[in-house]
Amino acid sequence: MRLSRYFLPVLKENPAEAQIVSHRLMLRAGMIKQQAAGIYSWLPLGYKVLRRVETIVHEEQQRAGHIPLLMPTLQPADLWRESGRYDDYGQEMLRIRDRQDREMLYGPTNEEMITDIFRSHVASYRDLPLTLYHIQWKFRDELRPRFGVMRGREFLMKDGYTFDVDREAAMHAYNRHMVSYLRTYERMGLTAIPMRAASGPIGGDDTHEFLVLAPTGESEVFYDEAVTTLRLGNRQIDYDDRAAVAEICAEFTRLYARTDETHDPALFAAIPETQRKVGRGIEVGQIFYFGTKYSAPMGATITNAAGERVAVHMGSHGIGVSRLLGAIIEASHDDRGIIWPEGVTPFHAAIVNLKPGDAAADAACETIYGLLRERGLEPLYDDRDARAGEKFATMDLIGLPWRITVGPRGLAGGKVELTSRRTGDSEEMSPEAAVARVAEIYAGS
RNA sequence: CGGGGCGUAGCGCAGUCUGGUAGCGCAUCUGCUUUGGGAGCAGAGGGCCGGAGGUUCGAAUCCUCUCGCCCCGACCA
Repeated sequence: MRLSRYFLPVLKENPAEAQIVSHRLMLRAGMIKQQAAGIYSWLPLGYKVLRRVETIVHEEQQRAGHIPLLMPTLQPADLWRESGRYDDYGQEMLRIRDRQDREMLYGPTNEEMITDIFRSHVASYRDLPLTLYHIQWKFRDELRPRFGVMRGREFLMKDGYTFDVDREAAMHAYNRHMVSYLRTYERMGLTAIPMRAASGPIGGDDTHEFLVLAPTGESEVFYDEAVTTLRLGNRQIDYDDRAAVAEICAEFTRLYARTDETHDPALFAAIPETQRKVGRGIEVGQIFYFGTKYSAPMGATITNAAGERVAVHMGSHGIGVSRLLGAIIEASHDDRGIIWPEGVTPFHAAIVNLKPGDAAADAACETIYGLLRERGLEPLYDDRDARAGEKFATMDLIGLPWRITVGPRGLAGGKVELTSRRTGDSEEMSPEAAVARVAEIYAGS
């Protein structure tokens, strides 16, 4: 993409309404525009990152064997009367009447609807296990939306629903989600720690939240520092191997890590003092096993191997997709702007032409631009007639991890400059070498 | 929902107390100069001061109502 033809409305000054850094940076980098309290338009740059995050979530869900579908945003109230949640959910649920005066709602979640789909089409244990998920916009009419997309009213969420014949099978589904989530967050450059959580209004017997450590997090967290060093890396995972999946979960939940809701001071005190940490975290996902909470009242039953009709065991598992953008920025920025992890960056590299109009600079930029695209990478080429300082400041703000700087001075010696946004380190090399280096960096991700 | 605050040009703000018909910086446009970290000079355009009603000769300014947004708390993915 050539910046001269893109739509990137960056702001030089901080918008007055944004308090926390991710909100400020998303507004300043031209990623979002607020349309009402807690409701945002996603401008091209923000939309691009949102799609990258969404794609990673899709890929990891399907890698774990989960099946995508798409349910509507608007739901009939009657479905929610069956589970009893129409009255329980309270003012957070946005209730709407259509022109026929039918009661509808903008879905805050989809347990009822997925249970309805399941009971309509599945009757036998032979069709289990089954995990269906979708990535869809939700609405929760928060009393006080804040922190930009981290606590909006409208938000994009991946929610997955597991159907199993018994508790043991359902726990495997739970574990499978935990591992797939760990992998999802790692690909986004995040360290998200699973913490035992309280169940909340969705209900559940067993539940973990995934928290990204950040000083601006909404929850207070208590953890053993060693938990922050755990990584899945690129190990092979067989998602059908119950024992192997359970072992990975054990590895990641063995160490103490809890939110203030479930914190146990006695257990915490048993951790060596130097490793005992108290901090704050942003919740970016949650997994629940809730058994027959919805299947029993809604009649989602199957016939088991013994010929008995039993309510199916369910779980629901969510990732806050739009919220993740805020969390990633909270975890990865500096005073000049965002620093995108390679896995989610909107463009793979910046090309900064320091002197548009200079034949050599223009030609070198075009060459680099073409070569990167041939390698399947998306560069953002700043071909504007602007000063160097402004170009650098813009690229720093929008946070592309790699920048190739092209100017007559370097080109006199046949060199361009490759700069890491994260470290600030620069190296001079030929245009071809810079392209090869960038391609190599992304080859793994 | 309790408490606090703010709506004036695209953005950030002053002006409101003490009424007299709107200003600054950035951005935008034009010209010249400049050109490796958000340039300089000169000029130009852009606002029924969130909305409605009221008081007044006269309202951004005072009064009433209303809408929107932000912050702290409670609540929440």
